[in-house]
Amino acid sequence: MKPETRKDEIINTAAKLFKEKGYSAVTMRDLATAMGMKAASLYNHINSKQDLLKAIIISIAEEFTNGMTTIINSEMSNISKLKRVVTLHVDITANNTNGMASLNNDWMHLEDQLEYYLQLRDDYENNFLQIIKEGILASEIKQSNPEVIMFSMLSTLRSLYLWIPKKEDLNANDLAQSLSEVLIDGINT
Amino acid sequence: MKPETRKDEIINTAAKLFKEKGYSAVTMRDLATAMGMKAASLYNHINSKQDLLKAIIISIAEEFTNGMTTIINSEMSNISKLKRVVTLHVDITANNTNGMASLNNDWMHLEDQLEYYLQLRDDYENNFLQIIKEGILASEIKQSNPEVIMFSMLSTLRSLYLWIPKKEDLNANDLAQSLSEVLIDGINT
DNA sequence: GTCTATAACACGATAGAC
DNA sequence: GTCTATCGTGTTATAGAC
Repeated sequence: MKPETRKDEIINTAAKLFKEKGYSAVTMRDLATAMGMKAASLYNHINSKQDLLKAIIISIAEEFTNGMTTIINSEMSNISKLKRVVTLHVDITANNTNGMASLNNDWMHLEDQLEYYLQLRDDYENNFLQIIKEGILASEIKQSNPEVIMFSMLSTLRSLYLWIPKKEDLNANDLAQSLSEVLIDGINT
Repeated sequence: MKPETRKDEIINTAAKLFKEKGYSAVTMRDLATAMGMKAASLYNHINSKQDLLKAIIISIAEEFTNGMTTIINSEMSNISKLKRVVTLHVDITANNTNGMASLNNDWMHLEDQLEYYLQLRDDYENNFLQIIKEGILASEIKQSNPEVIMFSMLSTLRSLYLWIPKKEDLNANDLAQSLSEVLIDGINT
Protein backbone atom coordinates (compact mmCIF):
# COMPACT_ATOMS: atom_id res chain seq x y z
CA MET A 1 0.00 0.00 0.00
CA LYS A 2 1.34 3.36 -1.09
CA PRO A 3 0.85 6.13 1.44
CA GLU A 4 -2.34 8.06 0.73
CA THR A 5 -1.63 11.46 -0.79
CA ARG A 6 -3.75 14.49 0.03
CA LYS A 7 -5.31 14.18 -3.42
CA ASP A 8 -6.26 10.55 -2.72
CA GLU A 9 -7.81 11.62 0.57
CA ILE A 10 -9.95 14.15 -1.28
CA ILE A 11 -10.99 11.59 -3.89
CA ASN A 12 -11.96 9.07 -1.24
CA THR A 13 -13.89 11.63 0.77
CA ALA A 14 -15.65 12.74 -2.40
CA ALA A 15 -16.62 9.14 -3.16
CA LYS A 16 -18.11 8.81 0.31
CA LEU A 17 -20.20 11.97 -0.11
CA PHE A 18 -21.21 11.04 -3.66
CA LYS A 19 -22.50 7.73 -2.32
CA GLU A 20 -24.66 9.49 0.26
CA LYS A 21 -26.23 12.20 -1.90
CA GLY A 22 -25.10 11.71 -5.47
CA TYR A 23 -22.58 13.75 -7.47
CA SER A 24 -24.89 16.66 -8.29
CA ALA A 25 -26.09 17.22 -4.74
CA VAL A 26 -22.59 17.37 -3.24
CA THR A 27 -21.02 20.82 -3.31
CA MET A 28 -17.34 21.64 -3.16
CA ARG A 29 -18.15 23.35 0.14
CA ASP A 30 -19.56 20.05 1.48
CA LEU A 31 -16.40 18.29 0.40
CA ALA A 32 -14.18 20.95 1.91
CA THR A 33 -16.03 20.77 5.24
CA ALA A 34 -15.64 16.99 5.28
CA MET A 35 -11.92 17.46 4.66
CA GLY A 36 -11.62 20.13 7.35
CA MET A 37 -10.62 22.89 4.96
CA LYS A 38 -12.09 25.66 2.82
CA ALA A 39 -13.45 25.04 -0.67
CA ALA A 40 -10.80 27.17 -2.36
CA SER A 41 -8.04 25.05 -0.83
CA LEU A 42 -9.29 21.94 -2.60
CA TYR A 43 -8.16 23.45 -5.90
CA ASN A 44 -4.53 23.21 -4.88
CA HIS A 45 -4.89 19.43 -5.18
CA ILE A 46 -7.48 18.91 -7.87
CA ASN A 47 -8.55 20.72 -11.03
CA SER A 48 -12.33 20.45 -10.86
CA LYS A 49 -15.27 18.59 -9.38
CA GLN A 50 -15.59 16.72 -12.64
CA ASP A 51 -12.04 15.40 -12.29
CA LEU A 52 -13.02 13.80 -9.00
CA LEU A 53 -15.86 11.89 -10.63
CA LYS A 54 -13.58 10.82 -13.46
CA ALA A 55 -10.90 9.58 -11.06
CA ILE A 56 -13.44 7.59 -9.07
CA ILE A 57 -15.33 5.94 -11.92
CA ILE A 58 -12.77 5.27 -14.63
CA SER A 59 -10.26 3.47 -12.42
CA ILE A 60 -12.90 1.03 -11.19
CA ALA A 61 -14.35 0.50 -14.65
CA GLU A 62 -10.88 -0.44 -15.89
CA GLU A 63 -10.46 -2.87 -13.01
CA PHE A 64 -13.60 -4.66 -14.14
CA THR A 65 -12.41 -4.71 -17.73
CA ASN A 66 -9.06 -6.22 -16.74
CA GLY A 67 -10.68 -8.80 -14.49
CA MET A 68 -13.13 -9.84 -17.17
CA THR A 69 -10.36 -10.19 -19.76
CA THR A 70 -8.49 -12.59 -17.49
CA ILE A 71 -11.63 -14.66 -16.94
CA ILE A 72 -12.57 -14.78 -20.62
CA ASN A 73 -9.09 -15.94 -21.59
CA SER A 74 -8.89 -18.62 -18.90
CA GLU A 75 -9.50 -22.32 -19.46
CA MET A 76 -12.35 -23.44 -17.25
CA SER A 77 -16.01 -24.37 -17.42
CA ASN A 78 -18.49 -21.58 -18.02
CA ILE A 79 -20.05 -22.13 -14.61
CA SER A 80 -16.60 -21.66 -13.09
CA LYS A 81 -16.15 -18.49 -15.10
CA LEU A 82 -19.43 -17.15 -13.72
CA LYS A 83 -18.25 -17.92 -10.22
CA ARG A 84 -15.06 -16.01 -10.95
CA VAL A 85 -17.17 -13.07 -12.12
CA VAL A 86 -19.03 -13.13 -8.81
CA THR A 87 -15.71 -13.10 -6.96
CA LEU A 88 -14.47 -10.24 -9.15
CA HIS A 89 -17.45 -8.10 -8.16
CA VAL A 90 -17.23 -9.00 -4.49
CA ASP A 91 -13.50 -8.19 -4.36
CA ILE A 92 -13.64 -4.89 -6.21
CA THR A 93 -16.71 -3.77 -4.28
CA ALA A 94 -15.25 -4.75 -0.91
CA ASN A 95 -12.18 -2.65 -1.76
CA ASN A 96 -14.06 0.44 -2.87
CA THR A 97 -17.68 0.45 -1.76
CA ASN A 98 -18.07 4.19 -2.05
CA GLY A 99 -16.64 4.38 -5.53
CA MET A 100 -19.00 1.65 -6.69
CA ALA A 101 -21.94 3.89 -5.83
CA SER A 102 -20.67 6.56 -8.22
CA LEU A 103 -19.95 3.99 -10.90
CA ASN A 104 -23.53 2.76 -10.68
CA ASN A 105 -25.41 6.00 -10.14
CA ASP A 106 -23.37 8.94 -11.39
CA TRP A 107 -21.78 7.73 -14.61
CA MET A 108 -24.18 9.90 -16.62
CA HIS A 109 -22.53 13.01 -15.16
CA LEU A 110 -19.21 12.15 -16.74
CA GLU A 111 -18.37 14.71 -19.39
CA ASP A 112 -15.26 13.96 -21.49
CA GLN A 113 -15.07 10.32 -20.42
CA LEU A 114 -18.71 9.38 -20.88
CA GLU A 115 -18.26 7.61 -24.19
CA TYR A 116 -15.22 5.73 -22.96
CA TYR A 117 -17.11 4.55 -19.89
CA LEU A 118 -20.07 3.40 -21.98
CA GLN A 119 -17.71 1.49 -24.25
CA LEU A 120 -16.14 -0.34 -21.30
CA ARG A 121 -19.55 -1.17 -19.86
CA ASP A 122 -20.85 -2.40 -23.17
CA ASP A 123 -17.83 -4.65 -23.72
CA TYR A 124 -18.16 -6.01 -20.21
CA GLU A 125 -21.79 -6.93 -20.67
CA ASN A 126 -21.10 -8.57 -24.01
CA ASN A 127 -18.40 -10.74 -22.46
CA PHE A 128 -20.70 -11.63 -19.57
CA LEU A 129 -23.46 -12.61 -21.99
CA GLN A 130 -21.04 -14.66 -24.05
CA ILE A 131 -20.09 -16.80 -21.06
CA ILE A 132 -23.76 -17.49 -20.36
CA LYS A 133 -24.54 -18.37 -23.98
CA GLU A 134 -21.60 -20.74 -24.19
CA GLY A 135 -22.65 -22.29 -20.89
CA ILE A 136 -26.09 -22.97 -22.32
CA LEU A 137 -24.60 -24.46 -25.49
CA ALA A 138 -22.37 -26.70 -23.37
CA SER A 139 -25.41 -27.75 -21.30
CA GLU A 140 -23.83 -26.41 -18.12
CA ILE A 141 -26.61 -23.84 -17.80
CA LYS A 142 -30.37 -24.25 -18.11
CA GLN A 143 -32.12 -23.29 -21.34
CA SER A 144 -33.39 -19.94 -20.05
CA ASN A 145 -33.28 -16.53 -21.67
CA PRO A 146 -29.54 -15.62 -21.45
CA GLU A 147 -30.32 -11.93 -21.14
CA VAL A 148 -32.63 -12.53 -18.18
CA ILE A 149 -29.88 -14.53 -16.51
CA MET A 150 -27.31 -11.81 -17.06
CA PHE A 151 -29.71 -9.09 -15.99
CA SER A 152 -30.49 -10.90 -12.77
CA MET A 153 -26.88 -11.69 -11.89
CA LEU A 154 -25.57 -8.27 -12.83
CA SER A 155 -28.33 -6.46 -10.91
CA THR A 156 -27.38 -8.35 -7.79
CA LEU A 157 -23.67 -7.85 -8.27
CA ARG A 158 -24.08 -4.15 -8.98
CA SER A 159 -26.06 -3.71 -5.76
CA LEU A 160 -23.32 -5.22 -3.63
CA TYR A 161 -22.03 -1.77 -2.70
CA LEU A 162 -25.21 -1.24 -0.70
CA TRP A 163 -24.99 -4.51 1.08
CA ILE A 164 -21.35 -5.18 1.86
CA PRO A 165 -20.98 -2.27 4.32
CA LYS A 166 -23.97 -3.52 6.30
CA LYS A 167 -22.57 -7.05 6.60
CA GLU A 168 -19.07 -6.50 7.86
CA ASP A 169 -19.08 -9.84 9.68
CA LEU A 170 -19.24 -11.71 6.35
CA ASN A 171 -15.79 -11.96 4.76
CA ALA A 172 -15.33 -11.67 1.01
CA ASN A 173 -14.82 -15.38 0.41
CA ASP A 174 -17.91 -16.43 2.35
CA LEU A 175 -20.03 -13.81 0.61
CA ALA A 176 -18.85 -14.83 -2.86
CA GLN A 177 -19.61 -18.43 -1.94
CA SER A 178 -23.15 -17.70 -0.66
CA LEU A 179 -23.90 -15.49 -3.64
CA SER A 180 -22.72 -18.09 -6.14
CA GLU A 181 -24.96 -20.67 -4.51
CA VAL A 182 -28.01 -18.43 -4.64
CA LEU A 183 -27.35 -16.99 -8.10
CA ILE A 184 -26.28 -20.18 -9.81
CA ASP A 185 -27.92 -23.04 -7.93
CA GLY A 186 -31.20 -21.27 -7.19
CA ILE A 187 -33.20 -21.43 -4.00
CA ASN A 188 -35.86 -24.01 -4.79
CA THR A 189 -35.52 -27.37 -3.05
CA MET B 1 -58.24 5.77 -16.61
CA LYS B 2 -58.90 9.30 -15.39
CA PRO B 3 -57.91 12.02 -17.86
CA GLU B 4 -54.41 13.27 -17.14
CA THR B 5 -54.45 16.71 -15.53
CA ARG B 6 -51.80 19.32 -16.27
CA LYS B 7 -50.33 18.61 -12.86
CA ASP B 8 -50.07 14.89 -13.67
CA GLU B 9 -48.36 15.76 -16.93
CA ILE B 10 -45.78 17.77 -15.04
CA ILE B 11 -45.22 14.99 -12.52
CA ASN B 12 -44.75 12.41 -15.26
CA THR B 13 -42.39 14.63 -17.20
CA ALA B 14 -40.43 15.28 -14.02
CA ALA B 15 -40.15 11.55 -13.38
CA LYS B 16 -38.76 11.05 -16.85
CA LEU B 17 -36.13 13.75 -16.35
CA PHE B 18 -35.28 12.54 -12.84
CA LYS B 19 -34.64 9.10 -14.29
CA GLU B 20 -32.19 10.49 -16.83
CA LYS B 21 -30.12 12.79 -14.61
CA GLY B 22 -31.32 12.41 -11.04
CA TYR B 23 -33.42 14.81 -8.96
CA SER B 24 -30.61 17.21 -8.06
CA ALA B 25 -29.33 17.65 -11.61
CA VAL B 26 -32.75 18.48 -13.08
CA THR B 27 -33.65 22.17 -12.89
CA MET B 28 -37.10 23.69 -13.01
CA ARG B 29 -36.01 25.29 -16.27
CA ASP B 30 -35.25 21.84 -17.72
CA LEU B 31 -38.68 20.67 -16.66
CA ALA B 32 -40.37 23.77 -18.05
CA THR B 33 -38.60 23.35 -21.39
CA ALA B 34 -39.68 19.72 -21.57
CA MET B 35 -43.24 20.87 -20.88
CA GLY B 36 -43.01 23.65 -23.47
CA MET B 37 -43.50 26.47 -20.97
CA LYS B 38 -41.49 28.82 -18.77
CA ALA B 39 -40.27 27.83 -15.32
CA ALA B 40 -42.46 30.35 -13.53
CA SER B 41 -45.58 28.87 -15.09
CA LEU B 42 -44.95 25.53 -13.44
CA TYR B 43 -45.77 27.09 -10.10
CA ASN B 44 -49.38 27.58 -11.11
CA HIS B 45 -49.76 23.78 -10.92
CA ILE B 46 -47.29 22.69 -8.28
CA ASN B 47 -45.89 24.14 -5.08
CA SER B 48 -42.24 23.18 -5.29
CA LYS B 49 -39.69 20.86 -6.86
CA GLN B 50 -39.72 18.87 -3.64
CA ASP B 51 -43.45 18.25 -4.00
CA LEU B 52 -42.80 16.60 -7.35
CA LEU B 53 -40.38 14.15 -5.80
CA LYS B 54 -42.80 13.43 -2.99
CA ALA B 55 -45.70 12.79 -5.40
CA ILE B 56 -43.56 10.42 -7.47
CA ILE B 57 -42.02 8.37 -4.70
CA ILE B 58 -44.65 8.10 -1.99
CA SER B 59 -47.46 6.87 -4.24
CA ILE B 60 -45.32 4.03 -5.58
CA ALA B 61 -44.01 3.12 -2.15
CA GLU B 62 -47.58 2.81 -0.91
CA GLU B 63 -48.48 0.60 -3.88
CA PHE B 64 -45.72 -1.79 -2.82
CA THR B 65 -46.91 -1.74 0.77
CA ASN B 66 -50.47 -2.55 -0.25
CA GLY B 67 -49.39 -5.31 -2.60
CA MET B 68 -47.17 -6.90 0.02
CA THR B 69 -49.96 -6.81 2.62
CA THR B 70 -52.23 -8.72 0.27
CA ILE B 71 -49.55 -11.33 -0.38
CA ILE B 72 -48.66 -11.76 3.29
CA ASN B 73 -52.31 -12.27 4.23
CA SER B 74 -53.01 -14.76 1.46
CA GLU B 75 -53.10 -18.52 1.89
CA MET B 76 -50.52 -20.09 -0.38
CA SER B 77 -47.10 -21.71 -0.27
CA ASN B 78 -44.15 -19.46 0.42
CA ILE B 79 -42.70 -20.18 -3.03
CA SER B 80 -46.00 -18.99 -4.52
CA LYS B 81 -45.85 -15.87 -2.39
CA LEU B 82 -42.36 -15.14 -3.72
CA LYS B 83 -43.66 -15.54 -7.25
CA ARG B 84 -46.42 -13.09 -6.43
CA VAL B 85 -43.81 -10.65 -5.16
CA VAL B 86 -41.98 -10.95 -8.48
CA THR B 87 -45.24 -10.22 -10.31
CA LEU B 88 -45.92 -7.25 -8.02
CA HIS B 89 -42.59 -5.69 -8.95
CA VAL B 90 -42.97 -6.39 -12.65
CA ASP B 91 -46.47 -4.89 -12.73
CA ILE B 92 -45.71 -1.73 -10.77
CA THR B 93 -42.48 -1.15 -12.66
CA ALA B 94 -44.10 -1.72 -16.06
CA ASN B 95 -46.73 0.88 -15.12
CA ASN B 96 -44.29 3.52 -13.91
CA THR B 97 -40.74 2.89 -15.05
CA ASN B 98 -39.67 6.47 -14.64
CA GLY B 99 -41.03 6.80 -11.14
CA MET B 100 -39.22 3.64 -10.09
CA ALA B 101 -35.92 5.32 -10.91
CA SER B 102 -36.66 8.09 -8.41
CA LEU B 103 -37.84 5.60 -5.82
CA ASN B 104 -34.55 3.74 -6.10
CA ASN B 105 -32.10 6.58 -6.55
CA ASP B 106 -33.54 9.81 -5.20
CA TRP B 107 -35.35 8.81 -2.00
CA MET B 108 -32.57 10.41 0.06
CA HIS B 109 -33.60 13.82 -1.29
CA LEU B 110 -37.03 13.55 0.29
CA GLU B 111 -37.37 16.13 3.02
CA ASP B 112 -40.55 15.91 5.13
CA GLN B 113 -41.45 12.42 3.94
CA LEU B 114 -38.05 10.80 4.35
CA GLU B 115 -38.83 9.04 7.60
CA TYR B 116 -42.16 7.81 6.32
CA TYR B 117 -40.53 6.40 3.21
CA LEU B 118 -37.84 4.62 5.24
CA GLN B 119 -40.52 3.13 7.46
CA LEU B 120 -42.40 1.73 4.47
CA ARG B 121 -39.22 0.32 2.97
CA ASP B 122 -38.18 -1.26 6.24
CA ASP B 123 -41.57 -2.91 6.72
CA TYR B 124 -41.51 -4.18 3.16
CA GLU B 125 -38.12 -5.80 3.57
CA ASN B 126 -39.12 -7.40 6.86
CA ASN B 127 -42.17 -8.96 5.25
CA PHE B 128 -40.08 -10.18 2.33
CA LEU B 129 -37.57 -11.74 4.68
CA GLN B 130 -40.33 -13.37 6.68
CA ILE B 131 -41.67 -15.19 3.62
CA ILE B 132 -38.20 -16.54 2.87
CA LYS B 133 -37.60 -17.67 6.44
CA GLU B 134 -40.94 -19.47 6.59
CA GLY B 135 -40.19 -21.05 3.24
CA ILE B 136 -36.95 -22.43 4.62
CA LEU B 137 -38.71 -23.74 7.75
CA ALA B 138 -41.32 -25.42 5.55
CA SER B 139 -38.52 -26.96 3.41
CA GLU B 140 -39.82 -25.21 0.32
CA ILE B 141 -36.60 -23.21 0.06
CA LYS B 142 -32.99 -24.35 0.33
CA GLN B 143 -31.08 -23.86 3.59
CA SER B 144 -29.19 -20.76 2.42
CA ASN B 145 -28.67 -17.46 4.17
CA PRO B 146 -32.16 -15.85 4.00
CA GLU B 147 -30.71 -12.35 3.82
CA VAL B 148 -28.54 -13.26 0.84
CA ILE B 149 -31.61 -14.66 -0.89
CA MET B 150 -33.64 -11.52 -0.23
CA PHE B 151 -30.76 -9.25 -1.21
CA SER B 152 -30.33 -11.06 -4.50
CA MET B 153 -34.02 -11.13 -5.39
CA LEU B 154 -34.64 -7.55 -4.34
CA SER B 155 -31.60 -6.24 -6.20
CA THR B 156 -32.88 -7.79 -9.39
CA LEU B 157 -36.44 -6.61 -8.87
CA ARG B 158 -35.32 -3.09 -8.03
CA SER B 159 -33.30 -2.92 -11.25
CA LEU B 160 -36.28 -3.81 -13.42
CA TYR B 161 -36.88 -0.15 -14.22
CA LEU B 162 -33.67 -0.16 -16.22
CA TRP B 163 -34.50 -3.27 -18.10
CA ILE B 164 -38.18 -3.22 -18.90
CA PRO B 165 -38.02 -0.20 -21.25
CA LYS B 166 -35.30 -1.92 -23.29
CA LYS B 167 -37.32 -5.12 -23.71
CA GLU B 168 -40.66 -3.88 -24.93
CA ASP B 169 -41.28 -7.09 -26.85
CA LEU B 170 -41.48 -9.07 -23.59
CA ASN B 171 -44.92 -8.71 -21.99
CA ALA B 172 -45.32 -8.47 -18.24
CA ASN B 173 -46.53 -12.03 -17.76
CA ASP B 174 -43.69 -13.57 -19.74
CA LEU B 175 -41.13 -11.45 -17.93
CA ALA B 176 -42.47 -12.36 -14.49
CA GLN B 177 -42.40 -16.00 -15.55
CA SER B 178 -38.79 -15.91 -16.82
CA LEU B 179 -37.65 -14.00 -13.76
CA SER B 180 -39.30 -16.40 -11.35
CA GLU B 181 -37.58 -19.30 -13.08
CA VAL B 182 -34.17 -17.69 -12.88
CA LEU B 183 -34.55 -16.28 -9.37
CA ILE B 184 -36.21 -19.26 -7.78
CA ASP B 185 -35.14 -22.31 -9.76
CA GLY B 186 -31.58 -21.16 -10.44
CA ILE B 187 -29.64 -21.55 -13.64
CA ASN B 188 -27.53 -24.65 -13.00
CA THR B 189 -28.51 -27.79 -14.85
C1' DG C 1 -52.64 30.00 -17.22
C1' DT C 2 -48.62 31.90 -19.15
C1' DC C 3 -45.54 35.49 -19.40
C1' DT C 4 -41.32 38.96 -18.01
C1' DA C 5 -38.68 40.48 -14.41
C1' DT C 6 -36.37 39.79 -10.45
C1' DA C 7 -35.46 38.59 -5.54
C1' DA C 8 -32.46 35.96 -2.66
C1' DC C 9 -29.20 32.83 -2.46
C1' DA C 10 -25.87 28.77 -3.78
C1' DC C 11 -22.74 27.14 -7.11
C1' DG C 12 -17.88 26.09 -9.19
C1' DA C 13 -13.84 28.25 -9.66
C1' DT C 14 -10.08 31.99 -9.45
C1' DA C 15 -6.94 35.84 -7.49
C1' DG C 16 -3.82 37.02 -4.46
C1' DA C 17 -2.24 37.56 0.63
C1' DC C 18 0.17 34.95 4.04
C1' DG D 1 -0.99 24.68 1.32
C1' DT D 2 -4.59 27.23 3.31
C1' DC D 3 -6.90 31.30 3.76
C1' DT D 4 -10.38 35.55 2.60
C1' DA D 5 -12.70 37.74 -0.87
C1' DT D 6 -15.05 37.66 -4.90
C1' DC D 7 -16.47 36.84 -9.92
C1' DG D 8 -19.85 35.19 -13.00
C1' DT D 9 -23.40 32.27 -13.40
C1' DG D 10 -27.27 29.19 -12.19
C1' DT D 11 -30.78 28.03 -8.80
C1' DT D 12 -35.77 27.87 -6.72
C1' DA D 13 -39.37 30.58 -6.19
C1' DT D 14 -42.34 34.95 -6.14
C1' DA D 15 -44.64 39.43 -7.94
C1' DG D 16 -47.45 41.31 -10.93
C1' DA D 17 -48.89 42.35 -15.98
C1' DC D 18 -51.77 40.37 -19.50
